[in-house]
Amino acid sequence: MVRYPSGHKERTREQIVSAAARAFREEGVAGVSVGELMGRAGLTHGGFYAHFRSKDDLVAEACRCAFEESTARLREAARRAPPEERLAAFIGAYASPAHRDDPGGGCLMPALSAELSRHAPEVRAAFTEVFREGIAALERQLPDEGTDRTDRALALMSGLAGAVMLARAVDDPALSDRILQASRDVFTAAFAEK
Amino acid sequence: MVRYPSGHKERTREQIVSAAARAFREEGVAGVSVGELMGRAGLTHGGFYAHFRSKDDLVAEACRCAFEESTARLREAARRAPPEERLAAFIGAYASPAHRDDPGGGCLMPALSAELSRHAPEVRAAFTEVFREGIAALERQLPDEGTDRTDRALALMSGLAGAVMLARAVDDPALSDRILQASRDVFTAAFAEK
DNA sequence: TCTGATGTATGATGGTCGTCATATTATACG
DNA sequence: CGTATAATATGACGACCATCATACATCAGA
Repeated sequence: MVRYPSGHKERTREQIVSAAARAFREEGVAGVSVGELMGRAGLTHGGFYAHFRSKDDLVAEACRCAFEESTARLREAARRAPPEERLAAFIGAYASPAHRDDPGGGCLMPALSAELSRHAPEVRAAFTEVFREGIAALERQLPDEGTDRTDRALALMSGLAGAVMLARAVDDPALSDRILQASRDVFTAAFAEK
Repeated sequence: MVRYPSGHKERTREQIVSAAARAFREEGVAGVSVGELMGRAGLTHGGFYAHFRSKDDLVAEACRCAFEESTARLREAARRAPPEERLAAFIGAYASPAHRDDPGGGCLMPALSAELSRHAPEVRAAFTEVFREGIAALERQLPDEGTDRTDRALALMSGLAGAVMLARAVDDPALSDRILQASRDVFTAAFAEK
């Protein structure tokens, strides 16, 4: 029955999703066409609809993929630090020039969430899903304290995503660096030193 | 020399900019065509290039307009509070459901900065200009304290912009409200109570 | 009222987009 | 080696886009 090596199509699909996850974060969803996407995956535009029902269908899938990829990277950075300093290491890696300069491999929130808020329900549902997952993971790193941990995770995530987004938007490298440095300092002091 | 009532063209131009400032924040720059923009201002698409050199030219202008409009609104909210509570009032108005639900009349940072980071230098320069202005205004509201005031303003701005952006992106109204509430609480405690 | 300049509309151009119907290749089995 | 089928490519459709050349309408001054 299986004329092609089993999983050929599945692997191709994953390549498209992976290419899309990077391209969307780099150029925005509206900034990348289906044809360009298929080209990045080494294919032509026509076969796209054998893999996805629509572009939005791919966007939802790419959200999940982008989250997994970037989370793995940030988790790795945190793991290299001793347990007491893991949260500070995460903050340092997130609000870093390296993260700012690599939107294609970074967190999807500063890159795409503004655009995703105007997308189809299906896409927003996928984003919400990975957002919850990210908050839950961040929560586990926060120290026990008086105020609610979920609340602190939500505020910290907002601060970090905003910092990277604004650091990417401004034109002046010195100002951009300062946004990141100020956010690292202030949020580390506020959330990681208790 | 002046055959039309003086300032006719100028007033039309301002109407286009004002309509664009709102439309861009609502639908994204890529989400609104020149034709639709002119329609919103009560004109047809053709005359556009008598007013602007390009769409990007309008985007830069719309950034400035959006900043002025939204700043005036937020400043008004802060002014209604006694001097000691003005910063808390600003934070409360910024990270509010009302602001989240009115992107067209709100701050351009959560709505557009991610997209603007991928735009022409001219546009990013305009954004950087108004960003600096906003930081300077916020700085003046911050209490004197040990750590640098500019740093605190940059971090607070990041946190607020990120909170509104994420609150707009998630699908679940309860989660969205909680992002805002958590950010209000945490950032007010961290920045306004010293 | 006529005129000439000024502001706006009409219409077209070349390009790109998402989507789909159909043709073509590449593979595994008989 | 031939054949049926799975995976991809070709090509086209209608819609929309930014931009521009040109035609029209409007109004101040004579």
